[in-house]
Amino acid sequence: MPELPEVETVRRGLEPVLQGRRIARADIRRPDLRWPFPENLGSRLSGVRVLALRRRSKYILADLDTDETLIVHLGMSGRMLIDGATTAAMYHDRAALEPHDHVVLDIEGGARVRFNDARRFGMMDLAGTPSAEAHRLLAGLGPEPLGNGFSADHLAAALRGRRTPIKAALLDQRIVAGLGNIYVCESLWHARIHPARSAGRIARARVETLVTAIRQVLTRAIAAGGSSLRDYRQADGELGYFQHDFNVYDRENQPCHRPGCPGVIRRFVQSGRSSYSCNTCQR
DNA sequence: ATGGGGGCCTGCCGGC
DNA sequence: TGCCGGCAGGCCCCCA
Repeated sequence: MPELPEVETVRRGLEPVLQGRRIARADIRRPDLRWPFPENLGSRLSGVRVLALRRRSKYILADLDTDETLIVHLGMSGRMLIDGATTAAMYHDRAALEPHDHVVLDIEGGARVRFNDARRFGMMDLAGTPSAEAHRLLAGLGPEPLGNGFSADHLAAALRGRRTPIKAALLDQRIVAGLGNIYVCESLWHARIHPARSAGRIARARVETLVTAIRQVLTRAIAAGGSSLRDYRQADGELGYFQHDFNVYDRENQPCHRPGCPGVIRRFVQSGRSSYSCNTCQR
């Protein structure tokens, strides 16, 4: 479910709860999510201090004082729920466990973090901290779209000669890491590029526009998520879910938002997934 | 090598 | 009201 902005929002929301704090007890309530949990996950997390929370693409990385890093992916439906006091302002009552609460972390000082994932497409694994980014799931990832490694030069080189639709190329995490269906659709609309256009047939100037669009779309979404964190207690402690303001996603048959464009947003299927675009202003 | 499709799960929503 | 099909923001893996 969550793409890079949602994962970053979750990371920021977890930071005040976890960073520098000790996990008093970890309750692992089933043997697996998408894959089996690592051996003895509960005991390897219990009594352990969290040194830092990082993000790589859609993965959250929690560096532990055991020289291990907890790698978490939220999959499609994964959520982090926070209960209990960390600061007075963040206090609300500790909720009872709910269905699909698969991992429960009781934090020293009284907070509780629950990993809830109905569809169980999420994952958790442990890796040695120095080699965490060499984990098989992270090793092949392309550059962070908001980092220096993502540039028009990089994207143009990655797209060169590719006949696949640009939509599929941007979903390919080896080309750029962290985009999902929504933000790809939104970025292509901003750049006025049609999702079905062949990746290798986008002029250099338009690739530059696309890079800028991707950065802006993600940056704005993170800002929107950040603003939702300030009052997340109203959202029952659920992190990373906020009101989005999409221009094309889930707007089938609604008018294009581009000023002066008479077009209507259409939905069509590409490699089994919904694409949304304005066929008037996106080419 | 590259691209497309299946599969993993559960929940929800719209239509009949 | 109830049932059923379709759909969901991810990603690995297999096959052509």
